Amino acid sequence: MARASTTSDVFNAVAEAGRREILDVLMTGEKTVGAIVRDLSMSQPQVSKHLRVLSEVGLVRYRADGRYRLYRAEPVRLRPLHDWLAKYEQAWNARLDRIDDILHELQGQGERSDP
Amino acid sequence: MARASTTSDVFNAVAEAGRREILDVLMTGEKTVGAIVRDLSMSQPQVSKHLRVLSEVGLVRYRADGRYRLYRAEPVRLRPLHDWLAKYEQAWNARLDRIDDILHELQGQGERSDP
DNA sequence: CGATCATATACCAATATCAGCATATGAAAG
DNA sequence: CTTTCATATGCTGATATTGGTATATGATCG
Repeated sequence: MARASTTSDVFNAVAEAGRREILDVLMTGEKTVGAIVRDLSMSQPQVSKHLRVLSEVGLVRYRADGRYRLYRAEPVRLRPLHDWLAKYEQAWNARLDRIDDILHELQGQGERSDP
Repeated sequence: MARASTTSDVFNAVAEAGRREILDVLMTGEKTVGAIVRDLSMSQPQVSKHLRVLSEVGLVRYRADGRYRLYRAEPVRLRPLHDWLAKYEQAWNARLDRIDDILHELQGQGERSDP
């Protein structure tokens, strides 16, 4: 037997650098397939195929707009990865770092509003 | 070309369920190869090969003890994954969830949640 | 309708991966 | 030194994956 199918497995879907790049690009908002092709340096079929894989594990969705397809990332679907990772974060230095992060976030919230 | 080599890439190393299970087992402490074989239901060569992959990306280390090899996890090497993921956590509901987590950790240290 | 643009899919060749089995290495015990 | 235990490695067959090229689908425009 070979490796478990990339489909239906977020871990495998994200294991490919190209697909991670696509997700990164989509974090700036909805993008056309052509826009992704231009942003990264990948062929159009390549991008379409990667989008298919990402779509099958729910990491991206699209809405049709005329002959365009606007893809967007669905970051919440990364949760399985996050959850698995959480066990290990705790093992290295999770507690201190997270409290530190939260403190920054809490006290940074009030400063946000004034320009 | 096929997929980028599993070696030298933490994302790919962790994409395999079997290797994740091995890491999970190793989180309980140092383990012998044979102990891992017994804990999971994998053949000894399989375990050895997975350990090799994990070792090549630094996710495990071992020390020799007689004819045994005691492997241990090196969770800090998961950091690239964590860092990449951090961008997305922020995008979904990081703020609320993490504050919630911290609150539970801070005030509920001896308690448990009632269903 | 026919032409054109945006995207998806089919097919291909090269290669990597996985699991299983057999075997090699290496240490320790008799 | 020979056997035995623990682990690693080599080889193989089946399959999956990737990127490329060509083509199909589908919508818009003239």
